Order: sequence, then C-alpha cells, then structure tokens
Amino acid sequence: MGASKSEAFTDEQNEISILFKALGHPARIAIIQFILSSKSCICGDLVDVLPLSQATVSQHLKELKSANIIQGSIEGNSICYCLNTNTLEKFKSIISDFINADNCAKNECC
Amino acid sequence: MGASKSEAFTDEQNEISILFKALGHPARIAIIQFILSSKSCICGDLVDVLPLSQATVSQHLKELKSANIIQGSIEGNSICYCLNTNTLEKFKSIISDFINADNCAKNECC
DNA sequence: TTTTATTATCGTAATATTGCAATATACAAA
DNA sequence: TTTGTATATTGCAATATTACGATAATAAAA
Repeated sequence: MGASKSEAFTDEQNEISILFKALGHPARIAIIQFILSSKSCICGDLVDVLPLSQATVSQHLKELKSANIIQGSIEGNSICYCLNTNTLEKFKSIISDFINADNCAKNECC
Repeated sequence: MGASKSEAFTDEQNEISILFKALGHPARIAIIQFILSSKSCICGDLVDVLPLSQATVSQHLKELKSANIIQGSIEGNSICYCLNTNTLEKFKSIISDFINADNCAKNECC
C-alpha cells in the first residue's frame, strides 16, 4: 500500500484536495508570487529567478497548469503564464465555506 | 535527488506551502468537512466514517494538527478536534492577496 | 488492580513526488 | 534550410507520502 485511496472519497473531496496539493510546494508558491509581482510573466525569467533547473521549473509549471491555477498562451517562442482568476475565486469560496460553517465556538469544545 | 529544496526558498514560501500541502489530501478534506458538519467532533466517529484504518486517520489528524489547521483537547479517553479559525483566516488572507495582486488583466497577456 | 475503550506510535511495504541531465520539440531569424 | 533560443518531455535516482497491522499509551470503569 501507499497509494492515496482517492477512489474512496467523493469527487468534491478529491477536487478540492488536488487544488490545495498544487500549491503545496514552495517552488509553486514562488512561481505564483513571481507572476504576481512581475509586469510580464514569461517562463524564461522564472528559470533565472528560481533555484531550480529549467526542467524542474517546467514541471512545476505543468502541475500548476493542470490544476488550472495558471494558464499560458504562446508568445513567439516563449510562453506567457498568468493566474487563473476563476480558480483563485474557487479557493476563496472553499475557505469561506470552511470559515462560515465553523462550529467550534458554539460547541465550546476547544 | 528528490527531496524538496525547501532551504532554497523563503520562510514565507515554505510556510504557505506547508499550509496548502496539509489540505492536499482527500482524507484531510473529508476530516475538515466532517468536523464542520458534526455537532461534536470526536475522532472515534471519524474512524467509522472514513474508509481508512484507525492508524491512518490518526496520522492524518496529526498532520492537520501540526499545520495548525485543527486543534484538539483531551476529553476523557477521546480527543475533541476543532478547526483553528486563525489558520483558516490566514488561508483566506493569502488567497485574497493573490487575487488582489492579480495583474493578468492589466497586462493583457492571457 | 484489571479490564475495556480509545487514540498514538512504530515498523514496513507500496506508491508518489522531486529534481536534474539529456533530449526532443517549437518557432523565429538569418 | 540551418542556426539560435526557448519550453517540454523522458528517464532515472533519491526522498517523501500513504496506508495499515501490531503494539504502546492513556484514562475511565468494573
């Protein structure tokens, strides 16, 4: 054993966890921060800025892309990556649901 | 190689990614949802509800606890787990920062 | 104290993730 | 077409995560 038993959970639980997992690595947080802070958002810059090889950066970008957290469009012989606002809003809504449904205070159990 | 190069990133990047990573598993999302939906929040119920062994559930609870997403207090010979509202608010603030700083529209690059 | 009930930890096997060199691919310019 | 530049993919080694049975630890009840 060792594989995540994803088939034993609901689609919603899997989808939410995939979103969070995609941001569960410091390199991918650094990528998000760099995209936010830079005026352009071309991958070449990332390779210069991050302490990782070009192959590894490309792999992290792929993971962010497959979770729909970033999206890219071709620009000449480089790729422009930007954040996907819809996915960020989904994060916000998931967290808000958690906060709104929080029942700790009314149970006085912690 | 294969270890995450966490020493190569900032403390903030590591801290944020640890938070997200903790929610990056369907079982841990299921635990959060169950705590939110139940009137009490005792671990014993979780073992009955989740498709995982007691040992595995305990391990997931430990991870959520070490990320400060849940907190527990002893209640007889069981433990009462509740969400940590401060950490949830931290999530919300991180996501809000991402959304507020989003520069995609003004760059018109995607 | 002994028993019962509940959660935590240990040890181990299986799978997943991370990172990078090497290579492939794509496109623009000469 | 060839060359230069940039990103993606492949293959592999090292580390991390996941899961669970067995066992330990803790505390209430008998």
